[in-house]
Amino acid sequence: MAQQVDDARRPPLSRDRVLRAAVALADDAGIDSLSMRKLAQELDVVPMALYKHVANKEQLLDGMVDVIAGEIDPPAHDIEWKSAVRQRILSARRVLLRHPWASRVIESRTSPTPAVLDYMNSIVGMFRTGGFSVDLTHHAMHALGSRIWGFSQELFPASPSPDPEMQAAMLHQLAARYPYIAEIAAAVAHDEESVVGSGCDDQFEFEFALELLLDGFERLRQHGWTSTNQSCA
Amino acid sequence: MAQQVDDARRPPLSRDRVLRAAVALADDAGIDSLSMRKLAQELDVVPMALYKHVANKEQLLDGMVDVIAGEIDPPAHDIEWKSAVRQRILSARRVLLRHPWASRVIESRTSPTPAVLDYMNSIVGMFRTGGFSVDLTHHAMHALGSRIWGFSQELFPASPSPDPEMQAAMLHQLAARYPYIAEIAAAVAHDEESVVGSGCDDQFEFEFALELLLDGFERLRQHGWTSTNQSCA
DNA sequence: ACCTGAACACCGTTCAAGT
DNA sequence: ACCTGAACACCGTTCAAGT
Repeated sequence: MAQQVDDARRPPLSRDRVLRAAVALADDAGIDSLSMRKLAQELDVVPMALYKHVANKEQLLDGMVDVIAGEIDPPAHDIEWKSAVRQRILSARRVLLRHPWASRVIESRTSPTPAVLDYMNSIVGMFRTGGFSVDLTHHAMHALGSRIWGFSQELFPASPSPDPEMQAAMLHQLAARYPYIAEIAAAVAHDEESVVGSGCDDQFEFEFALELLLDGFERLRQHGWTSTNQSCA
Repeated sequence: MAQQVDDARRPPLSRDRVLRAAVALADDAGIDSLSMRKLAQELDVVPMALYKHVANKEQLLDGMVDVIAGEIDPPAHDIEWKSAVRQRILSARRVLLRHPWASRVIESRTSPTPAVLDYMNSIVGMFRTGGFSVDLTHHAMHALGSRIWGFSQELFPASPSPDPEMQAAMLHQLAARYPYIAEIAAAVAHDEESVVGSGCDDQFEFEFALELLLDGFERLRQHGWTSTNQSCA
């Protein structure tokens, strides 16, 4: 009966409302806090009510990825393939930076949803109209992998550097066992003194690898590369 | 008292035995079936007994990655950097194919463990002794990303193709909305008719991208590339 | 001092009972 | 026919009671 009062003043539940609430919850509280029960609570609804609009949690996550994919800028026309691909992927990256949980969820999907296919189809199209063979396009897409979505697997993200003293001490200890890693860590630490603000580096690394791959694709295209002259067994 | 009889005929629990049992359980039953409770049961022990050797589940997973990292072939000496890196990474890939759960677990780690650092240190060392600057080595490692561990993010793994009829029907439906994707799917389906067995393709894609990146690194090294001439803000 | 059973605070999802 | 509360079968981990 109190339920009826609530019903009156809240919009009826719909798949779209469920998905948007899920995205908002993941944005605010993190993906680990996204449970069917908490989402239901957020929507002022009994948990089982969600199952009317979403078959199970997996399908909820599928839907969330679809929402995210819809936020990527539409493809640009009348520019050469490399700019078009780069622009689109960097747009995807901006979307993912707004939704930090999305990369992990995308990774865990097992089958693509419509908006995902739309996005991938448009990128494949850019290669094809740019003069790439079906074959080379196929391998290029695989080589890009998750980079298509604007993220690369950042393994063991840079430790949040504590005070400089601590940092120097750790570096010294590191150098004893892992001299080569320490060498890089030292160079990075030095760079950070001159460059203000973080987050810039990740972007640089992303674009570095992206450009390396795009340049590689272009070179193969120019040389008329095909996979048929490669052995496979 | 029955407990004492068990104690007599089973080796005492140790961190190493816990980790090996966890790896075996993940290999056999999948990572989703690996719970502290099931692992304890497998070891014929009460769940809380595990917490003597491992602080929590995260540390258990860290330890499992360490075990895996130890299975990678030791680095080769006296060969040029590219062969050395390629050989080591392809060895890591063979390890990961033996432990299909490992890539997902590696991705989820937030801080590296000793065996992980050893492995990364040795690869960094290969670049450095191969004539790469600290700077370029750093960016190359980032560009490789999870490829260092022998896997690439395979988004939406190839659907297990049902009977050929079904396949043709799906392809036709796909072509209507996603023509470019359908074009690739058709080419791949055609290839699979001639090439027997699957799994070969994934290996090909992996090596294709790896070689593209290694070639790209070499080119930058030869041209004396540095990041200082790049803008970053 | 050590070990461990019961308990806590959660999950996703099923299902039967209520309207 | 629809909706939903209680229940089921799990989690990882805490903690106090027992030896």
